[in-house]
Amino acid sequence: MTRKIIRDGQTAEEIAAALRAEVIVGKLPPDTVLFQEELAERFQTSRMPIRESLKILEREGLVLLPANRSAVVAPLDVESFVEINEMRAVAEPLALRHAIPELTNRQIAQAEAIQEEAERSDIARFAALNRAFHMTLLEPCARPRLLSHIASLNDLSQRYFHTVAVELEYSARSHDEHRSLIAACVARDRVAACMILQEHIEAASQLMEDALRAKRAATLRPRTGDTARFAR
Amino acid sequence: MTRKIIRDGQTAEEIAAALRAEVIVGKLPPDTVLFQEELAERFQTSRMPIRESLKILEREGLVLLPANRSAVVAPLDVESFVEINEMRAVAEPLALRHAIPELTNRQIAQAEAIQEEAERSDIARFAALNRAFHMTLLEPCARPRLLSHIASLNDLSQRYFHTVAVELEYSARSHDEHRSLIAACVARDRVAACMILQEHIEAASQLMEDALRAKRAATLRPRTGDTARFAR
DNA sequence: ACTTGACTATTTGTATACTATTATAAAATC
DNA sequence: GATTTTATAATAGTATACAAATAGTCAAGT
Repeated sequence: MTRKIIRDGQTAEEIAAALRAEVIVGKLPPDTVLFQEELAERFQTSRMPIRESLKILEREGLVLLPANRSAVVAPLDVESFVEINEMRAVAEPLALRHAIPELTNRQIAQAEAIQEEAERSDIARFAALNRAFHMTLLEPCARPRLLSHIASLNDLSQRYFHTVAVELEYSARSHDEHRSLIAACVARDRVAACMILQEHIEAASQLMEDALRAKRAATLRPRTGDTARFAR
Repeated sequence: MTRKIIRDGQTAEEIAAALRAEVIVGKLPPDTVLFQEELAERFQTSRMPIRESLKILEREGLVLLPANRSAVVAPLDVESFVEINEMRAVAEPLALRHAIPELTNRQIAQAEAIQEEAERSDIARFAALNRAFHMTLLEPCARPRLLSHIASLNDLSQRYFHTVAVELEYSARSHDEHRSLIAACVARDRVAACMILQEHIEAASQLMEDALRAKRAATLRPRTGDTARFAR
């Protein structure tokens, strides 16, 4: 039976989504080289849709696309993490400010449900649920550009969760802050909610930043320059 | 003489830059349909680089790219303008906060020179110089993602200048605010500078918003529904 | 007369073939 | 033996050809 060309709507957007997910959860670690031909075979398509999807991911900051060279998964450096979360810390409160008056009880309940599930999940699921929690509360702001910007930043931020095990302090504190954020939303208290959200992002960012620096210090010390190379 | 294929590095990025400039200054007005083949002929290339450049512009919000249909220049609606400037009003102060300690006297002088030129320019040049002024003061913050985000927002915002003649009130006020911003930079006063910048963006936004609404009201009233169609 | 359906033309999306560029390795020269 | 040059292989970039999808038009039926 000659295989009918299925062409299952494997548009570039879908390929980008698949790759995005893998980069976010660390299945494709930083500095992984992505050959167009390799990906084309994997997704059963030609290199053209692959090129477009790589362009999309480049624009989002998930891969680097040097001219005439293979794409590589973007590195996870501390400076980027700080920058990304500084941007979240101003963008998300802006969205929340406009979202709160539009928030329905239904939507708050949904955020609460997500939060409850997050509290009984492991770190891998927690990262995704954390993102969902934030987006649920912000969506009613009805600002498509702002929302897609925030979603993009959350994707970038999420990558770092999977590199450092910070469950201990991180998630416990995060849970508390999410709960007070929900309370402020229930009360429809804009200024309180925005402040909580901003401080939540800044606090989480600080904790993660410390963990990243500690990890980098730890992986740099143990062996001296030469032998450290073999780690990779 | 058979024309040697020049292939003058007409990379997609360059085509995107050319189209971007035309969209920003209104040479390509909203709702203009962009046929890939037409553009390919104009830029003496194939449709492939064109496709990529359109993707870039779509991501920036300058064109819409509906599936299986021709690209169109993005509309200029008031809601988008408001959203874009809300985002600028939080992103630019963030950049400025980090830029101020790094600002050299040289860079401040450059911003001042740009401002002086802007004050003796017409509206068309003013828009571009306005953008340059902002970017000059923000660049030293050394945050590539944030800067490219802001640059993108400024491009989007700039489009609206060319649709409404608001020179009168707008530019006079803008000049005053730019000058006090420079003064705050000279004094290296972070909080004052950030506040001035934020209020400057918000005030400019409000003025433009009013002008846009007034214009829309004016172009909608004169004739009733049916005959108004012919205007377009 | 208006709606519905098929057919055609136009345009986007994808694949394959071809070109140019870059990196690697081998060879030659200093 | 080290360094520079050159050749070759691998990979990205581009063009052309082909397939799929959409919109517009004309005809037929109600």
